[in-house]
Amino acid sequence: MPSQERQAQAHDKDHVSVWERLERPAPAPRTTLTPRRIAKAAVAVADAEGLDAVTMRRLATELGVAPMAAYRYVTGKDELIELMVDFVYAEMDLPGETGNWRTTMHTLALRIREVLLRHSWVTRATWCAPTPNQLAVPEAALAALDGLGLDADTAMVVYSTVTSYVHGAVNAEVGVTQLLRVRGWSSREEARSGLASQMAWLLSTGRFPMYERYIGEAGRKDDLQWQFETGLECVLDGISEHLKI
Amino acid sequence: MPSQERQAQAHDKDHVSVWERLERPAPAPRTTLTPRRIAKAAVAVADAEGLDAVTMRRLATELGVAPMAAYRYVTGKDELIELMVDFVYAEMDLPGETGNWRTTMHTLALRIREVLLRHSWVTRATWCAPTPNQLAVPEAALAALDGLGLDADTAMVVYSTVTSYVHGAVNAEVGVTQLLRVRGWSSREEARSGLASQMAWLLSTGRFPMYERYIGEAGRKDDLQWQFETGLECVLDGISEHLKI
DNA sequence: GACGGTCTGTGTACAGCGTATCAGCCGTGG
DNA sequence: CCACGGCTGATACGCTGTACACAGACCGTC
Repeated sequence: MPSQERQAQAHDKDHVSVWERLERPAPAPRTTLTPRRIAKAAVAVADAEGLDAVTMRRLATELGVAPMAAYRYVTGKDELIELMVDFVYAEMDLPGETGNWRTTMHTLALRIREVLLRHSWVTRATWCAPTPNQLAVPEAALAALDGLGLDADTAMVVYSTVTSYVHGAVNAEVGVTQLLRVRGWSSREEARSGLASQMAWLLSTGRFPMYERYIGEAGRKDDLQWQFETGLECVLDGISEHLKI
Repeated sequence: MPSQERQAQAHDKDHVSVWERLERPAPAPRTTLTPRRIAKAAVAVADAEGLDAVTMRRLATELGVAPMAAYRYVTGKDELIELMVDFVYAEMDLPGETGNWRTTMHTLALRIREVLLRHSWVTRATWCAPTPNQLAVPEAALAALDGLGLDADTAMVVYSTVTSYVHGAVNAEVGVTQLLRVRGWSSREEARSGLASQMAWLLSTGRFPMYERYIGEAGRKDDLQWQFETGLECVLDGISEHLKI
C-alpha cells in the first residue's frame, strides 16, 4: 500500500466517501465499467498474486480498458482498496440470531477468519474507513449481545476483544504465508526447510532456550485451526467469566 | 510496503538472514554506516511521517550518503524493514520473572502495546520473518508460563492468544490514527467532524440500528486505554478459566 | 615504504508505479 | 444540420526500488 499518505491535502473535511458518492445520482446506465466489476477484478488479482500485484495499470489490463479508466469511479488507489475490502466483507454471511451470544460470537469469529484467510491481503488494509459491509459485522455482534444487560461500552468491548483476537491471529497465520511468497518459496516443503534453517541459526545463539524447547516438544505446531479455536475458546470463556454473562 | 513480493526469485532456499550475515566476519571497524545507524534513521522517519515516507532515497538523504549506500548492508527494502522492526523490538523491556504468570503476561501485553503505539507502522510490517529481538518476546512469555504444567503446544497457544489480541487491538487503534493522516486531517477536532459526517451518512441508511444506538449511548468511546485493558482482562481471565491455571 | 586486494560508498540508468492533464470522440439539444 | 459538453484514451511527470559499473580507502604482505 504505497499510496497511503500521498493524497494528504487532496481532500479535506468536505470529503465524500465512495459509498455516499456512488449512491447519489445514478448518472447513466453504465455498461462496461461498474464499481462492482472493478472491485471484483482487483480482488481476483490480489487473491491470486497479492496486494502488490494490484496496480492501476494491471487492473486496467484485466478489465480491458485504458489505464486511467477506473479513476472515473474512485478518486485514487486508496478508494480502490476500500472498494475491495467492502467487496470481500460482502461475501461473509453473518450468523443470524441464535439466542445464545456465545454461539453467535463463535460462529462470527470463524466466519471472519475464513474470509480473511481466503483474502489474506485484507489484513494489510485495515487502515481504511469503515465500509458499509464492514460495519455490518459489529452490527450483527451487537445484536447478538443485546438483552444481556451490558451497557453500550461494554458490549462494544466484547465485540472488539473477539475481533481483535481474530484479526491478530489471522494476521500471524497470514504472515507466514506471505513470507513464503516474499522468499520465493513455492512448495511447502521448501518453505519449511528454508524457514527452519534460518530459525536454526537464531536458536543456535542460545538466547532462546524456552523457544528451543517448544520447537522440540510441540506436536501441533502446524495445526493452525486447533490453535485458533483453542485461543478463541479462551477469549469467549474470559468474556463470559469476566462479565458474568 | 510495495516491495513485498518483488524479489521473489532473487534468493531461494540458500537464503541467509540479515542477522546471520551481520554476525559472521566482523570485517572492519565500520565508521559512517552501520546497520544500527541505518535502522535508527529509518525508524525515525517512519515514526515521524509514516512507513511510506521511508524510501531508500529519503533514507540516504537522512544519513548523508548516496542513494544506494544502504544496499551494502541490506539486500533490499524488505530487509531494511526487518532491521527496523528488530530495532523497535529491541527497545521493549520485557518483564522479568514475577512468579505469577498472569502478572507477567499482563505487563507484557501493556509493554507490547506501548511499543506498537509508539511506532504505529510496525503493525503493518508483521509479514517479515522473526527477528532476534522479536523472538525474545515469546521467549519471555514461555519462561513465565513454565512450571504450570502446560504442554508446549498449550503454552504457545496462551502466548499466541495474548499477542493476537494485543496486535489486533493495537491495529484497530492505529487504523484510526492512520486514517487521519491519509485524509489530511491534522487536528483531532477536524478529524472527528470529518469521520463523524461520513459515519452519519452510513448510519442514515438505517442498516445499522444497533451501531447507531451504541454511538448514542456509549460514554467511553474514546477511552482506548480502558477498552484495551478491559479486553485484556477478559482474555487473561479466559486463559485462567479455560486451562485451569 | 610500496603494492594488490578487499571493502565501502558513488553515479548513472532502467522499468514500473500513481496519477494530472489534455486531446479527441460521442451522443444530444438547437 | 451543426455546436456543444461530458466521457474516454493517451501522453507525460515525478517518484519509486534497485542493477550495475566505478572510485577511493584501508588492509596485510613483501
